Amino acid sequence: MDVKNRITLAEVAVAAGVSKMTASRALRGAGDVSRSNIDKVRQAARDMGYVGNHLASSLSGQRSSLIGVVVPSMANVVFAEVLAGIADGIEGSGLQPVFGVTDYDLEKEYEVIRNMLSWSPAGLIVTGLDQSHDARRLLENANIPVVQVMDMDGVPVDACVGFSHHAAGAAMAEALLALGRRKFGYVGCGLYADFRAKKRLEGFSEALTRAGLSFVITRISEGFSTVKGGRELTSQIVGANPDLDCIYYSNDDLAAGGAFHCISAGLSVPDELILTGFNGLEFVKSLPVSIATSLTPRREIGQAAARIVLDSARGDQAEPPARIEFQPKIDLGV
Amino acid sequence: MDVKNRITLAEVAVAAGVSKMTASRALRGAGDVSRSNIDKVRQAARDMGYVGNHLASSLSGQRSSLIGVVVPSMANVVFAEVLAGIADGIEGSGLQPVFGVTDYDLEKEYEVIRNMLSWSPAGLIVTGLDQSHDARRLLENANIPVVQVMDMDGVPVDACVGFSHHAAGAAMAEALLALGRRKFGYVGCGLYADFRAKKRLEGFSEALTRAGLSFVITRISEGFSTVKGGRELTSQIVGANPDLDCIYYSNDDLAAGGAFHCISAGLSVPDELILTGFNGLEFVKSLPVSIATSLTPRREIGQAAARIVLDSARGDQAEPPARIEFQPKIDLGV
DNA sequence: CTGAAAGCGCTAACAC
DNA sequence: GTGTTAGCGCTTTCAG
Repeated sequence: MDVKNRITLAEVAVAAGVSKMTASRALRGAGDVSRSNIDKVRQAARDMGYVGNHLASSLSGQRSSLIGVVVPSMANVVFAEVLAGIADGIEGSGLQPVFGVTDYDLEKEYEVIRNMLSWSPAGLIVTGLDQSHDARRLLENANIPVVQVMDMDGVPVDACVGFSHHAAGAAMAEALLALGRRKFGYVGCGLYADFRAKKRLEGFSEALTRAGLSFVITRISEGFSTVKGGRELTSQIVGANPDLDCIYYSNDDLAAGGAFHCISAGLSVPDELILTGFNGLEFVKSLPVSIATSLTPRREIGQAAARIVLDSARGDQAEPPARIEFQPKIDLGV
Repeated sequence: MDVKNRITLAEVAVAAGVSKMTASRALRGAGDVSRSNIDKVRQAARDMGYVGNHLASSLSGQRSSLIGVVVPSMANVVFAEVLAGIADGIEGSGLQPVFGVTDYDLEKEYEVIRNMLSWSPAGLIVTGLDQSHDARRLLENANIPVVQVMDMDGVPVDACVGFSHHAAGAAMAEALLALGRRKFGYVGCGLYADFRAKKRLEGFSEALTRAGLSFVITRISEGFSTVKGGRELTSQIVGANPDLDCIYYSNDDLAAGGAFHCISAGLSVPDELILTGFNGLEFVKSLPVSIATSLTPRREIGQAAARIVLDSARGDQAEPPARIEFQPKIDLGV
């Protein structure tokens, strides 16, 4: 069953005593084929272990059943969960997801998108709204459904599924202000490339400004977001600013690191110090101290995006681009 | 730049004033083409925004530059990291990863593999050694490099990259016995489908037997492995068996849940009770109490697997199947 | 070094 | 209902 010398449709057709076309139709359930021929063909295919060749059918049919997915990182559960949602969403549709990782690099992102396009995918799901100019042009001209996910702050190329990071940051700030917190610290990382974390920070920061406040200290590390990094940075800023009463982290991993520091250092969380992450990862609810977070529906976003691709692949007429906005739920952890 | 009416090689060739063939060779850097023609073609391609059609080239060239990856779950960082490693490993090779999720379901796995095969991928990377009989036959007859990853306990179809879960379980048991622990509990989940967790448990259990011991209690939950589940199960078994001095968990997530329970319950870890996970996820080193774990090189395994596929795609002669065994490092967390 | 012919395996479009 | 004829866009031959 090599790429070469593997069973082809023609062979199945011969075995079933029909033409290639009838075999093709029988196998796909397309057009009208007599009951008896359908059975004969299917039986022959099964007996011979026929596998079919998506390459050929896609090329011939002018559309492939590949769906391209572009994410910044695979090592981050958040995007893995989006992929999981996409896998859910296309289940049973016959679509296959191809993925590309950009490492938060706009050049790489361009290349990845270009590469995906060369497979004539049925659709593309891309993380975020902030691509390079060239990449965006690629998407605009692709003439296939493009769904940008995980962000709503900006202008999508086509469809869009996600939530506003800016609003999420602001909402969290307001919730914390309402709890009476006044001395805020910020711990983040890699903002140079993570546009969404940057938007959250801006939203949060602006809300503070509106309340006549600002961050007492902000500490942004290079490199990836890790629990370890969160722990270290927290130790540093708490050491330097013992009067902080709230820390906003760019995500839950960092915040968990903060929680671990506080537990070890004997700081009372959330009484003295509220720790605030982002995403609502699974482990958050089980931490020994409660931290605040914004619950984001990663899996649902993946599912919705996949469904949009499926729908527009079916429907021939161009509907207005879908726009599905989720509302992250604030969980103060109390 | 639709699937239809998008620039084709023929058009680029015309624009460059050469034949399709010369254009093809120039673009791929294959065969000998004059310097001037190379430049002309490349320039034309760039100007026209030529993207190429992998479907056509793969079909024609009898080999695609797709690489299939089959994982049990995307929601588990472990497999996401394997994917990340694969993405690393194929970087710059022009290969594109297609993934399929099996949800630990053998039927689904069969379907996913079948589906992948229909893309004539350059190779297949499959999680684990324990496929269904039919799936295994599919792999054996595929005549492409097949790399099974994350397990070495069993007979691979072809190449194999991973480590022995059985040995890892046994090694951990011995290390814990050497620390003087005698009353062991086990907390796991979903063993019905997670062959690798089962192998670890067996290895651990046999080592206990050799020492004349056995688990005081084992508690296996249905469903997925979560921090929350680990916390609850730990609470239960510690409540029922206050004299336990060590708990073996099927992975770090559950163990972290156990750690959180102990912190909240005021149990001294690791003095009174050693908690032992598996994988060495990033957060483990930052927990407020130290837990033991086995460090597994997920990313490296993905990279190695990708490289094997790349190598056998290049080399025409069939080398003996690669077999790369890693040795999980025990980290007692002290 | 370059090009023309002949497919890769399948399906759309049209016959019958 | 079924078969025939043409390709899909590229690369592999093989001839210059």
